[in-house]
Amino acid sequence: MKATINDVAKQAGVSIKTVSRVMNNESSVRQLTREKVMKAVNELHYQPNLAARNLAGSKAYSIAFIYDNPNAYYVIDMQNGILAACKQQGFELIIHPCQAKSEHVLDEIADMVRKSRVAGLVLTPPFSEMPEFVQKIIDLDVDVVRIMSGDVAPDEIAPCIMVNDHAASESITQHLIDLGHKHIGFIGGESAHMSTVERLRGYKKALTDNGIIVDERLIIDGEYSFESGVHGAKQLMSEDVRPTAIFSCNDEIAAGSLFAARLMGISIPDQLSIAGFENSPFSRQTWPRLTTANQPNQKIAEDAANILIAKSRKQLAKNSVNHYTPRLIVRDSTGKISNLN
Amino acid sequence: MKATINDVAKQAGVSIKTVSRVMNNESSVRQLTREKVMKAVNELHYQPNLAARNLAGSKAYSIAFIYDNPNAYYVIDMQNGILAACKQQGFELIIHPCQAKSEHVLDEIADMVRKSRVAGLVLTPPFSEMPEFVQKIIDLDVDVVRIMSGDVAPDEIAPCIMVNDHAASESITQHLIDLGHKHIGFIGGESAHMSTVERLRGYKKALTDNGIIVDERLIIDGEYSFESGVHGAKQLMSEDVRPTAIFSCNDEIAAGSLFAARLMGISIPDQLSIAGFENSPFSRQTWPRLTTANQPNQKIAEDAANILIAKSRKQLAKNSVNHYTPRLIVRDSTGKISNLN
DNA sequence: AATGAAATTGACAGCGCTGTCATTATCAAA
DNA sequence: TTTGATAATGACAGCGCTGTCAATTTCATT
Repeated sequence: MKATINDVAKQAGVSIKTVSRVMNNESSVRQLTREKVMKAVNELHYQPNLAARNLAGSKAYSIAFIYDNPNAYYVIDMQNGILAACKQQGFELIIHPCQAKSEHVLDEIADMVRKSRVAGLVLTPPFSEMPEFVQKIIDLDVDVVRIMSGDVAPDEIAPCIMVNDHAASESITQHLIDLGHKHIGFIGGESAHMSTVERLRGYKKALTDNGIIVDERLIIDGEYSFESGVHGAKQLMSEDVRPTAIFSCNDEIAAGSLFAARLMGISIPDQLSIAGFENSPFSRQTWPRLTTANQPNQKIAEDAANILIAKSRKQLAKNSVNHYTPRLIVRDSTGKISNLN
Repeated sequence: MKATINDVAKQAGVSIKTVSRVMNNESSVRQLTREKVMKAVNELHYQPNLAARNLAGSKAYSIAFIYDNPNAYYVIDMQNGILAACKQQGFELIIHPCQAKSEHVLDEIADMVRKSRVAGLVLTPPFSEMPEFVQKIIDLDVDVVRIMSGDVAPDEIAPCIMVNDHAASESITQHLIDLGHKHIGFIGGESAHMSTVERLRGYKKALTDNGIIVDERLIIDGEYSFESGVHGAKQLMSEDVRPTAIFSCNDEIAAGSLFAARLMGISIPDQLSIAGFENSPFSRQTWPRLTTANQPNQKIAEDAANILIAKSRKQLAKNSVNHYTPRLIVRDSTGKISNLN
């Protein structure tokens, strides 16, 4: 049924080794031979067997995606990005959701690596931001790419993709300030995530640069969830100094803030501006639509996978560092400060 | 570095075949021997290599998930369900998003099956509902489970998981009727999806059973998207006979309907009741929260994977058929008909 | 204690491919 | 035309496991 390398070799009148060379795009195969082989490959619908390649070769053909993230849009975007890179290169994707808090995470990952040879792991926050954890993974003798928040890579132990949340957050806050807001609330995600720290930093920077004093009462610790947005907004709106704008650390929190505002009969954006972060599909599905910052997760993930693939082919000299800065997208949930307040 | 079956055999003082037997839970291994082997396995952190198993054995250890669905929540739920089954049984998940409309789908799937030995495919709509397509896949000599809409399996060519959209839709519509609504709009998803057809059927059944005449002007063709909900609701609310309630074919459409209602200054549920379908996370994240029907996607997917696993172990006599009926969840987007209308 | 059937174990080939190394073909330069 | 270097190809082992089948052990019966 399924054609093997032997069938192709026979049909093309060459040795299996030559077929192998063609399939792996190795040089030193004469053009004529290559064509003969490709003809047979096409006729037989030959597709090299991954298991056999994995077993026989020293190269790997899979990439693992490690995450602990309840955000479906994020996960799907990342998957699709990795998949795009994989498809081009004949790689396979192994998805590995896990609990950052579990004590077994490392064991689980180690088991996975023992079970399937893997070209490398795509590490997302919070894993990517735990230096000792990353080091332990590397000690497992696997390659790794870290996707993390920040403008400068923290160390050289692995290639990084840095997302400049600081700058993006600054531009969101600046946008709010430009609209006339002076009392701007901030609802954070998990403080263990660097993205929260960085976004808070950008928020403070913008305020300070504009001569606005940071009011700690307007800064709420939260987590990256809808519910957290609901609570955060309720809390902020019951402060003595009510903010006229809220910067929510991601779109889900923002949606929650929106929800809470509705409950309290506050109209958006007339009485309160709300901004999110991430540009996930549902920032377009709230009413009003959310002002946010676009984080190109799919591109980032594709990048990450390509780095791993290049590395496994020894085409990567040193640990590269790529940079992304989310861009402000103004929609309807933010507006000029009105005299209703 | 990584322990192989040889290392374990040596350490346990048995042959590799015996180790293999233990790892595969075969009978006819003495208890004492089994313990010796397991001791070595644990000491060496031995994990059988998947590639080698795939290559050597006649069994497969992967399940492929085939889908064409923009709904991130749906996909994640399904993945997690399959993954749960896989984890228990040492299987691996291969995700395969693809375009139902593309002419290459079948080739792509065929290539995937040639490349990785697979225990079977989990087919979701629309693939699962295309009989000729399913047959072609089966002709590829792969096992298949179909997850589809309906109360009776259409044929015997493969095991099915039937989701009774008809009954669920009927109970949603009945709920609306019980609240006093007589003009109930319906916004469908893609009409190529059986779920749309079945939900429409349930809707009509409930109306008819309650002596309400079906008004075709209140039935809008759409697709499973937020935008479609926006358009559909706008259209419905500009009819001569304005509906007092809208049954949207899924939560995204419902969210869109909600959005459109806001734009038009219609308050929910006072002036208009809106119901969704699926109970995706964001039915809880709109304002007001959506009345919907809970579709247990994760359970369904786990089921599907387990069927495939059982089948690949010849533990399944005939093609099984499982049934699920989504259950009504009443939240805040539906209410008694008011005299505002 | 001898017997035979059943339970338990092991030797060995081979899954489909790649890596290594040896062999052969090719071609410019002498 | 011969030579030598280089390009192109092939033979063969072996990756880590399972399937087959044969060898050995066990144990209830005689």
